Amino acid sequence: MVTLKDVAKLACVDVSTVSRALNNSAYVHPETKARIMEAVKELSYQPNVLAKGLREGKRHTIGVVIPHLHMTTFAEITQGIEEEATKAGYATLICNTGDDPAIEKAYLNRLRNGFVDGIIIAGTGSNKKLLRDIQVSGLAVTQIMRKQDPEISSVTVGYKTSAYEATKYFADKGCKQIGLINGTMKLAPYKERYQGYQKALKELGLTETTAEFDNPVNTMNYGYDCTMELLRRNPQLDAIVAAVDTQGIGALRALKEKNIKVPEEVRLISLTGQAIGAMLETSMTAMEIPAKELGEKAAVMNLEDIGSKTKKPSARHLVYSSVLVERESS
Amino acid sequence: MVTLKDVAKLACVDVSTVSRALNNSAYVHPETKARIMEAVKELSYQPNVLAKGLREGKRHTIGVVIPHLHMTTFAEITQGIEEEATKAGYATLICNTGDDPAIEKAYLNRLRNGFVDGIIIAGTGSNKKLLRDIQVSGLAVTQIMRKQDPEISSVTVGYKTSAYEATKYFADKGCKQIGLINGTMKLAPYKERYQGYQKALKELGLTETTAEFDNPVNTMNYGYDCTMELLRRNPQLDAIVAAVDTQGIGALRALKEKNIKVPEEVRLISLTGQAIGAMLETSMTAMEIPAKELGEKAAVMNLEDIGSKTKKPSARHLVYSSVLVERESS
DNA sequence: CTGAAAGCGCTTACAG
DNA sequence: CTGAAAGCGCTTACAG
Repeated sequence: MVTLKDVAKLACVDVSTVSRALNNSAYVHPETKARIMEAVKELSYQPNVLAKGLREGKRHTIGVVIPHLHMTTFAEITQGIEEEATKAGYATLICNTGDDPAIEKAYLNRLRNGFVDGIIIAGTGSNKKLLRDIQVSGLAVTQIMRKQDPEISSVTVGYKTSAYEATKYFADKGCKQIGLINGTMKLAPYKERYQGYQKALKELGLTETTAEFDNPVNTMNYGYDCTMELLRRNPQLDAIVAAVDTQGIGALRALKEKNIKVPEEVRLISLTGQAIGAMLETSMTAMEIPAKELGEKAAVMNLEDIGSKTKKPSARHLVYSSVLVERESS
Repeated sequence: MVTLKDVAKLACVDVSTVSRALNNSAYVHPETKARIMEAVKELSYQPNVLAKGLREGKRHTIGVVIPHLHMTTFAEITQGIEEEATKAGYATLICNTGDDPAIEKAYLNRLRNGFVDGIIIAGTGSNKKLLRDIQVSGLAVTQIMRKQDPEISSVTVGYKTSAYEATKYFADKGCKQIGLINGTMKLAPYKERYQGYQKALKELGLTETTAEFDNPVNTMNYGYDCTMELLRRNPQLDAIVAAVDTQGIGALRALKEKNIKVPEEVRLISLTGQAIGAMLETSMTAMEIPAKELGEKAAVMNLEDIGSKTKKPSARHLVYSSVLVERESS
């Protein structure tokens, strides 16, 4: 491995001068600098990020703690985070928790030790104290998609509004029996969606039909099972609001197996629309969210906090709104 | 930040003794050890991975270089990698290249500098020399899904066989005009699939209909566009072999828009089946691959190479076979 | 403008 | 069984 020392030797200067030249941290005589740069090129020297990190107390790495990567909006969010992080010279460390508090705890404990400078998390909500400790200890923490703790900055979507609007939208179409496929109320987004749904129903004078099982919530099978449950609870069902796209895909499958026509007999909307909605056989109406942008913004906020001097920057909360995109399913 | 020094002071021993106790690297008197452990607990000390890494010349991190995370098999593969890596105490660094050789190059250059101990890559094939250099320099390199370089270990799928079998399968069903949605031949998997398809057609005495555009290849839109192209080139088409699931989803959409019944008029199969196939409205027949397991195996191989003394371990190539799962689309 | 020294937090021969 | 010292590769006051 080529080190600063090798470069210094070849350029006949001290390592400190090489360091200064490379970091532009102080004036170095142009001729000296040129000689150093030549040596760097000749040896194809690359600074050791570890040593640099140790010395500077920085890792140039952001940890991303999410429930699940495959077939969820988190894959797209993660790409957004990675893009921004890379721009700033930061690497992205991935941690899939499967929404298991114990796994999440283990990851957080690992991350806090000099593994990363900041953490972006879509958490289970079961490690609030640990997360606050981490923030207090000086790491930048940003919540994404799930605002479980108001004391910690977040980038989320207006879930309540989106569920409210979706329900109203169906009522406008004449639906009277509107069902909701939701997730565990322990997670803020699901709770808020439920509130929006309920608020709309109340205003409309309609009664609720909901289905919600245990984790994992972000899956097609979950949507399938919940749809079957909704139909059992309310055979008159004429509309389904699904929290996420994957649930919606499962719902379409379940409805097809039951020989129920979409949208003629049952209308369907997803509250977390992504690209796939447009490409389904029955394309899916959705409240679309800019997932990648959410990731980018979260990264930017996190990087800001990493850069700031104050130990615990005041929490900022960014809420995106979703946009109705009508397709065949409604 | 709590350091070894703090623990040593509290336990009234030297830092070296604390280090030995914590790493079980030498005998430490049980009483001393107990005292140390108590101090560790009291201060909730956590070793600094950076310093440890610098000293040991290890990062305990694996870099994962893939084209795209969202809606591809790589999300699942990445989860498999992460799981195995975590078991071994390794973290996982994500790099999305978008199959752009320049971005890939930039990432590889960053990774080689002490950023990681090993790299698992689904590469573009355009940075072969760099990748070999990296391997020679002592990093463990493992190819996943795409075996672009026979000198570097790989975990892949028998793409040729899978395309061959899929084509034969359709012929057995009486299809005569079997089309292929493929990707760029620069990528090994697409090339091999084409070879398998051709071989089968030759044996069957059938003629080919293929569609293939430029990148990005792993998308639904790509499948949609290719299907339209196939239908234009061959209106008699009675079967479509799609390289990956997302292409298949796009194909189903295109066929629906053209009012072509699946499987009555055109049959469809995906060569890289994952969970979503079962949940589509017209569930998709596929040659299923154990994506997560591929990721796990690649991680295990990479970790083995990281652990081995030899600088450049001899290349091993693991080839998974895919399994036909019949569903409604065929 | 540049060198010499100290130090980031750890591990590992080397003594004893 | 344990301490003291050296060193991983870097950066940054401190002199001059």
